[in-house]
Amino acid sequence: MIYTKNGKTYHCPVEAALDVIGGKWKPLILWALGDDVMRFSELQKMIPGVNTKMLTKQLRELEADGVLTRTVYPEVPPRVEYAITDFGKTLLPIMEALCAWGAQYLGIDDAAVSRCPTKAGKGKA
Amino acid sequence: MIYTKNGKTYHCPVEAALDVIGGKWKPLILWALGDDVMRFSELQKMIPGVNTKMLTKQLRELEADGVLTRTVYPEVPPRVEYAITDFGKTLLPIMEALCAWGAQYLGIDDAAVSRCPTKAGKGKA
DNA sequence: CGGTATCCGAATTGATACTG
DNA sequence: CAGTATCAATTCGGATACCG
Repeated sequence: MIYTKNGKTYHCPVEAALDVIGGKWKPLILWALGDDVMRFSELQKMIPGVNTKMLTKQLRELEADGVLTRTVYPEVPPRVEYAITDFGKTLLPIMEALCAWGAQYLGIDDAAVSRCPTKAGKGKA
Repeated sequence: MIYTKNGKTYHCPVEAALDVIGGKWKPLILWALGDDVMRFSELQKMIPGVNTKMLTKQLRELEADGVLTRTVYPEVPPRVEYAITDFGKTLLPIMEALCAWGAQYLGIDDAAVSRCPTKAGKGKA
C-alpha cells in the first residue's frame, strides 16, 4: 500500500508521522508550544541556534500540517502568535514516549531530562 | 541542556530518538524485523525501491545504535541475518503510536493500515 | 517585529557498475 | 549472496542582507 498527502508519497503511516515531526527544530517548537501560546520572537529566544529563515519554514510546515495555528494581529509593530491545535496536542504523548526512549538511548536518567532547553526548572512531565 | 552521543549533539532526547528511527527506510526495516529474523536479500524484497547501498547504510546505522544485530555465517554463498534486539523491541510500541497518528494525519482508517507494505494480510497489530 | 530573498556549503539519496 | 565504489542529483541547513 502507498499513501499520499500533499504530493508526497509514503510507504507507511509512520513515515508520514516522522515527516511531520522530523524537522530539525520541530521537536523544540512543539515542546515550546505544548504549554503556551508564543510569539515568533519568543520562540526564537527559546530555541537557541535557530535563524529566522529556518524557524519560519518549520513553523509554516507545522501550520500546513494542521499541528499549529498562526495568528497575525494587524498592529504596529506587528504581532504574530503561534498556538498548538487540538490535533497537534495528540502528538504530545508520542513526544513524551520518544523523549523517554531517547533518554534511554542516550544513557541518561529520564527523570533528569528537561524536555525543552530553556524550560529547565519549570518541572517535568 | 545539551546531550551528546557518537559525536552528535542533541538539544532534546526526542531529537536523538528521531535520529535513530528517522532514516528514510528505517521504519520499514523495523517493521520487517519486528516479527522475523531476515536476510539481506529478504529485506530488499520486502522494501521495494531501496537499493543495496542505502539498505546497507541504514542497517549498519541501526546496528551501531544497538537496535538490531548483524550475524554473518561463514558459508559459501554467504549468509547474513539481521534480527531486532531487546532494546530495539522497545521501539515497537512507539512505532505503533506513530503509525496510528500517521493514519489519522493521512485521513485513513487505522484499522485498514498494513504497517509493512509486503506484509499486508498477515493481520494487524 | 516578523519576516523575505539570495547565495552557498554540507549532507542525503540514488543509479550504476563491480567484487569476494 | 551480500555487499563496495564511484559519481551525480537533490535536498537541507545556514549566514547574511534587506523589507513592510
